Amino acid sequence: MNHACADCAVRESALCASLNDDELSRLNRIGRRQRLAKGQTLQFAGDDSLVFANVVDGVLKLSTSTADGREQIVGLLYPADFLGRLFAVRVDYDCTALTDADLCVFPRAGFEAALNDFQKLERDLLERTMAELDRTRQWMLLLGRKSAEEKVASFLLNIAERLRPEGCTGRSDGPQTYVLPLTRGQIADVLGLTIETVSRQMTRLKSAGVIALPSIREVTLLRPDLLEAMAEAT
Amino acid sequence: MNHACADCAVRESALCASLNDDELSRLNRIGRRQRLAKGQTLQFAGDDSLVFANVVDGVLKLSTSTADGREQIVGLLYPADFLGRLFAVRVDYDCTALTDADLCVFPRAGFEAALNDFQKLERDLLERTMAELDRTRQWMLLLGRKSAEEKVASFLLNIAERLRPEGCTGRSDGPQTYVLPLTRGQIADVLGLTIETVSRQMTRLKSAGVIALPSIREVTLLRPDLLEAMAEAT
DNA sequence: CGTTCGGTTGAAAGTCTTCAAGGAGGGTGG
DNA sequence: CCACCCTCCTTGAAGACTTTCAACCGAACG
Repeated sequence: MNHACADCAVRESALCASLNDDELSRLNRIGRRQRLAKGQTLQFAGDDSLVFANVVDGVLKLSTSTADGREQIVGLLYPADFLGRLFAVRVDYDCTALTDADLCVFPRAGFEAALNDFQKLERDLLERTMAELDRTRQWMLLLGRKSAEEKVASFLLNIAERLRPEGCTGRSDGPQTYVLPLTRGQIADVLGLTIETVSRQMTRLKSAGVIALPSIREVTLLRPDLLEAMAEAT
Repeated sequence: MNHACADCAVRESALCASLNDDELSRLNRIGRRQRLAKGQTLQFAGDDSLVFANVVDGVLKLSTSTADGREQIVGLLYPADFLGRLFAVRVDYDCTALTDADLCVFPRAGFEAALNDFQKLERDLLERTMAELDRTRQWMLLLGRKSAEEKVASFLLNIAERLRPEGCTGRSDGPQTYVLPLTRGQIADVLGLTIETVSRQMTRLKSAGVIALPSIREVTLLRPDLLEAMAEAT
């Protein structure tokens, strides 16, 4: 089922932003909206690579795991992000919705054809992939070299940045409150920690007055300056 | 100074493999060979993004570090790999030669022009970038979830894979010996460990008869099967 | 021949994990 | 409508693994 791109929430920011209206209408003919429920898995590691999509709304995770079940989240997809593994027969990681989500999905053949026809599309995809590679490498510094405190502080700042401005409440000159799309366990899987360590660090930050936790899924950044200092990034 | 692509060691495997002879000769006009000495840094994090190159010979590292000096290696570049950050004004990480290295360097303007003119080049670059993203994400599982033993075992298998078949000696049906392009400290920076832990794990593997260490820079995989089991990957 | 750099090894310390128990919130069914 | 259950979160105590600190070794190099 098609959908009017004109009132798409990510018309200006997703991959399709590189296309003009004519080109877009052709792409639109092959795209279809898909709604995912929270927790639903779109693809499993080892599946044939058939899914190519823009995230319209919601947050998804990309994850891999060891044979004995340890999991690592290796990517988070927010609205306007692109999902799909070209040039590979199979995908290497699971993709699961962390919240209810809307996707604009393209079949592989059609997407590849569009990529061939619209050089701007390919250029934009290359640009996004390189940006994602940069983000991923920055994340490696966190995984390999940061302490639990630094990891949690970094994570909170990072998620705030990605969720802003829609995903938060509070006056722009005051503390902002965010609804976390991840459980403590999922945060642990992002940071390479255990759920208990994440919980303890959050409690410490709260006790220190750096953050507030209005509810289990919400976090208020009371002192982002202190958080920055604790994150100790580059 | 130009160079004959015809006898380039990576003519068939680097980015330029996507070009025919005519196209290649045009690219060749703007490329120039650069030799790097071991330890030499090609670019620092924060530099303007001006370097675009194919690795012809040698091994380079990409690394970032925290303000207080902890370092994490976030990428290793082997012959035929591409180096360069398009679509960004500055680069986010250092690039340093781990061994003496040969590069085929292109100026930014010329490389971008070639990218515009030769769609195959852009396609190949997209393909390589996506493959690199996959490798990087797999590496995140190691950093976030694996034990020191698993990390070292994984690293040895990984480097053997990348160095084969040129970088090793030994009969193809027997144990193969590799010259490590990294010091213990650099291996530690790849794996998110300390130099002491790497050293201890290597000693343990040697004691267990899984590897041999003919010299400080060489490693022989006596029991790759055991190494695989210890790496415990996906 | 001394210095330096990289590597190894030991002992102590620290951080994070593991194991365990309890609590809060939300949905379901009696 | 309330009890129950399930999931997710928190907290404590003990333990394990990796790091830190320190000393020593060996090869390369001036």
